[in-house]
Amino acid sequence: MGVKSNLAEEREQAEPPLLDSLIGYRLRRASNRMTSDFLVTVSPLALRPALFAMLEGIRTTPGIIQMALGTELGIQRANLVPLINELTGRGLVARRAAPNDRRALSLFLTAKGEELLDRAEKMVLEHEERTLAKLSKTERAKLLELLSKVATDVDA
Amino acid sequence: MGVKSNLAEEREQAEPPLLDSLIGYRLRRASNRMTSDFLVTVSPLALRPALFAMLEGIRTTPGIIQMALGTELGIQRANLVPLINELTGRGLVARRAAPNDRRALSLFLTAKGEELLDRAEKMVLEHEERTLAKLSKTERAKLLELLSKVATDVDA
DNA sequence: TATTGTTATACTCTATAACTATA
DNA sequence: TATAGTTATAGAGTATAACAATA
Repeated sequence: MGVKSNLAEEREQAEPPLLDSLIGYRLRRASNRMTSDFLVTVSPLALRPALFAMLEGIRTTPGIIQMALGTELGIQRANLVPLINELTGRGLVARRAAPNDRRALSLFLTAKGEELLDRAEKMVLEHEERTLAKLSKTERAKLLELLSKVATDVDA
Repeated sequence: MGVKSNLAEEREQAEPPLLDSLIGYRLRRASNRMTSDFLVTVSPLALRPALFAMLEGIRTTPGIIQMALGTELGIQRANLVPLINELTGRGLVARRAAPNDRRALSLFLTAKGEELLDRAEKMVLEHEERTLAKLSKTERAKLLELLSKVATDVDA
């Protein structure tokens, strides 16, 4: 209970900004920064993050139906439609009727889509390398692991 | 070079999805999930992430001018204007002419703004607790540390 | 009844250019 | 000439409701 100097009082009053301790906030800032760099990096191919993710999802599971792709990527099926239209319109993706369910549409990469995605992947890996230069391999693995624990319910 | 079983071949072909190893992608998914939960949690106060961050920024530095607040939060000054209008229109923030620069406007929380922010902070902390339940204290601290290394240039 | 794809619509945040008034 | 605030506008992603065709 001693007398305090002005400096000590100031130090007591100035609590550390709450924002800096909020993971949600820091997550948003980091994500925005990477998205911004992604857009610039991949702009020569006219691919945005959502389009790139969709191409990757189709490559991983050729013939996947729209509904399943949406679930996999966390994109509502209503929002998926115009994106797929964009990809088919550019000749990167083909829609075919699903064999067992006449409601569903299967998605495939065209040869052109495969080629573009190959080029995109190289750009994206460079983009990650550049934006994550401050992180070691171990730190990157740790970050991926921690991020996967954030998205709890559907993701895993 | 031995003969391979079909299973082994399949295992070789099925590479792990590239998306799962991309920090940018995982960051976006995790951020979206937390933003979504934030919106639901704080909706009783009609605060969105950007508005909450601005109130926090003003609380941390009372009298901060708009330009500085934008830089601090990574929000372009053009986008800041309608957000501040919203806050002043609701009586949460007051704009006053800055003493030394007649171009600049200083920002302060009103009593109503202080009260609302107090309530918002409690909600946000509960929101973080709920969405990050899978992470230990140590893991949360590590995640914050790693995230701060992603936003390189301006942030630090 | 439930599900798949679709359309329409609104909201949140971000980005750029150009203008004004001050500095 | 540079900066602070402002206006206008566009883009990217997300959310909800409702409908037709099919299961």
